[in-house]
Amino acid sequence: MSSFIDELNEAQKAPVLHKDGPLMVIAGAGSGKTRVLTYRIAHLMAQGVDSFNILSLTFTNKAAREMKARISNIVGASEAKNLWMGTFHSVFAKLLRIDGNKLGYPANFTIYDTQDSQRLIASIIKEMGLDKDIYKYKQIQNRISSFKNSLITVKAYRNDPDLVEQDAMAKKPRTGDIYENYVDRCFKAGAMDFDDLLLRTNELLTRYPDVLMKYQDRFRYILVDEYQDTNHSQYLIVKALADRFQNICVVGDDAQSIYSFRGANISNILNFQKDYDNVGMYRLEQNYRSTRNIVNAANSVIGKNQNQIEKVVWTANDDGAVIKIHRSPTDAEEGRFVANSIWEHRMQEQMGNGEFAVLYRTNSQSRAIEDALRKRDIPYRIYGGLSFYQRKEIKDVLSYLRLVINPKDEEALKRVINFPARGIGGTTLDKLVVAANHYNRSIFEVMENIDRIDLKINSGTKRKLQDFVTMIKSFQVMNETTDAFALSELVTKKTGILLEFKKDGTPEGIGKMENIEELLNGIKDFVEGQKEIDGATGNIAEFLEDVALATDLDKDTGDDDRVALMTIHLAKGLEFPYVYIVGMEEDLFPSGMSMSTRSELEEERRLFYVALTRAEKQAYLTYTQNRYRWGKLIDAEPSRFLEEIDEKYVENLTPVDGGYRYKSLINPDIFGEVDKSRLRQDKPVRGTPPIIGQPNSNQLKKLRKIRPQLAEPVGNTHTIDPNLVAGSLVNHTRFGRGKVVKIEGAGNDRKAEIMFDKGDIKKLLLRFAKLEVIH
DNA sequence: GTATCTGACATTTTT
DNA sequence: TGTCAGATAC
Repeated sequence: MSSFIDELNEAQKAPVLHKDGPLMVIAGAGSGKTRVLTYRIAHLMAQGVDSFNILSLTFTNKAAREMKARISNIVGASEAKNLWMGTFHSVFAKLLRIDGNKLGYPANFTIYDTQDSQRLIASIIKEMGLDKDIYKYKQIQNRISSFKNSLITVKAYRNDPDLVEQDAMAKKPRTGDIYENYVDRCFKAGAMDFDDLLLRTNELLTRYPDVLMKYQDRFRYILVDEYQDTNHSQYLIVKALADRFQNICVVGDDAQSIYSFRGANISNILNFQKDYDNVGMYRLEQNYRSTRNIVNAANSVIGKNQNQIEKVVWTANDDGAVIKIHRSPTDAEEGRFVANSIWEHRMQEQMGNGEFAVLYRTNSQSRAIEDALRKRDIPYRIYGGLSFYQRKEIKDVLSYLRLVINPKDEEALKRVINFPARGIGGTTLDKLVVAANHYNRSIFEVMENIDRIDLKINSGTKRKLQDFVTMIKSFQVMNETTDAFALSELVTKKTGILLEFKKDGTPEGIGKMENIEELLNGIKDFVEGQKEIDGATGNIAEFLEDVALATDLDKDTGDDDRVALMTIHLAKGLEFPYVYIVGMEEDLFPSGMSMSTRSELEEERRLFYVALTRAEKQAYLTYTQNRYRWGKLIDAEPSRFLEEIDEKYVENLTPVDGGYRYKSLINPDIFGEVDKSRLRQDKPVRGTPPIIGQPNSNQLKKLRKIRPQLAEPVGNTHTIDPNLVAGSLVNHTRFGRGKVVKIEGAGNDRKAEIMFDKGDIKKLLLRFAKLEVIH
């Protein structure tokens, strides 16, 4: 029974065995916190706690599924059946489907994604006759979202002179009105946005003490993962639910707090001890994931932050390889370096594609990497970005399905009422929206009663509207008796969507048709999967909920062996033997949007810390001299973070004298693959790539200022001293004196492994290394 | 009401 | 560079 406990080290055991009362686990990167959470739940159950009384909030639904599977293995599937596990959003969406009716929401409420919210806000701004150049819908959506995450309702907003003043100063005095309209319209559409799932839960628990009691009594043990990334709304929910029994276990790492932009409040974790009495404090500091070089390098970086809980992450693992830094002329070449390097590791070490990850700061960087991997025939998978479910054709199909479940869903209706074209244009829709607002009803209800309202719509159009209503209603009838797959198949045929793309005939049209087929396949898989879950029916409502809240990571458990491409944010909690962190450049990482204050910069640094600590065996950091951004080739400067790593733990594959700051004067592309056609040009022409390997005019200017003697380009290579052999004593301009351990490679690839007197062992390419043999 | 064109905007990260 | 909403023409 207790055998699984023995798999833990002493530090891990303590929080697992801590039974009642509040506890906090500060868990350094790679210290096995998922294990602790999993075993703690298993242990609670082994001690007789009913799984029905345990709530576990995780960062992704995938993590929840995996933990549940592990727990099932330990204590038995039937025992673990009643565990409530998932992300905040999915758990409380489920709760709101049960009790949201008290707030006036139907059980089948729609979940609006960000795009739906933005579209609705855009149309509200238009309806209100406001200037769209001042009231930018994305900005407004962002602001409303942050209000909601701080539990600032419309009323609270209006009562807060500071907030009102802020918007007035920003020349957006009508922000409050937009907010009010937005909330109103969502409610009328029977829809909640992502933030509502938390806000309404708070509202429910505050306004209905009996509901609060019910869930307090049910969730006697609460566990929260990634507590450092909870926002105020989430914090209050947890606090309310845990208030009665105080059996709350939070796990987190302040050094990995990277979501402040969506309201995450690092003080939640810093203040936990103030919020509860007799808090059990535990620290997990031993890293099991990464080599010592990686752990130490990451420590040296995070040490630059001022705000942090004191802890020492250490490892008993081997030193491993040093972190490698590589510079490329452009982002395309950066991609090529990554692809080549993956290819080489794969060959030399018999690694699978799944052991590699490429991490970047912004989604737009994935393109160059993709291109390079594709050329090398390396299979990859992109996570995040424009997800499958956000593609136009997919959202259109989903919108029909959403309408079947909730015909009041305004955004879904607006998307598909005239797609495929059926003669219901903008003018008609405008009239319907006006009428809906006037009668305080949904658009669909107005359409149902179109005969009884005088809207100055001609009879032909009325007929079309009624046909549409009839069609949706027929789907609803079907839905009573069929599963999600059968219904979806019917919908794609009857609405003419499939036909629309088929007759289109263009490659894009065919692609879209294939995507819809993929969606149908996905739905089929989903239905099969649901059949194995107790109480699930596999109907379309379940599918839509799954889709609305699924992370990209949640989808199909990476069955095949592919290189993973994702943002660093998405990579949190994951690990890979080989990690490439690309785009290590100022303005990109750290992001140009987050360099103005120290706290912003510290968050970027934590992000870098997260990125580095994903690597188990080897990390590569790459940067470029020029990068395509906004369709233009721009100068790039190496990221300050490169210099923040203690140089003991790095090796520069493309060394430059004097650090990373100054651009190379020699051809940096030691891995070959130079685009020769570009080398021919004499000087950079506007709009064309600069000469590879030589500083462009801006860089030259900079160099002249700083180091005049380097202003003129020098030759690519220099002759290698024939006396340089294994055993020679050498002097290096930067690293000082050392002894050659061995020589390897031939020609341009000839390298020397040198043990320097300072204690470092470095491998240097002889054609670049400025070495002097000491006789 | 529909099809095509044009100019603005975008790239910080996500449930 | 690519997408999208709004304007214009049919």
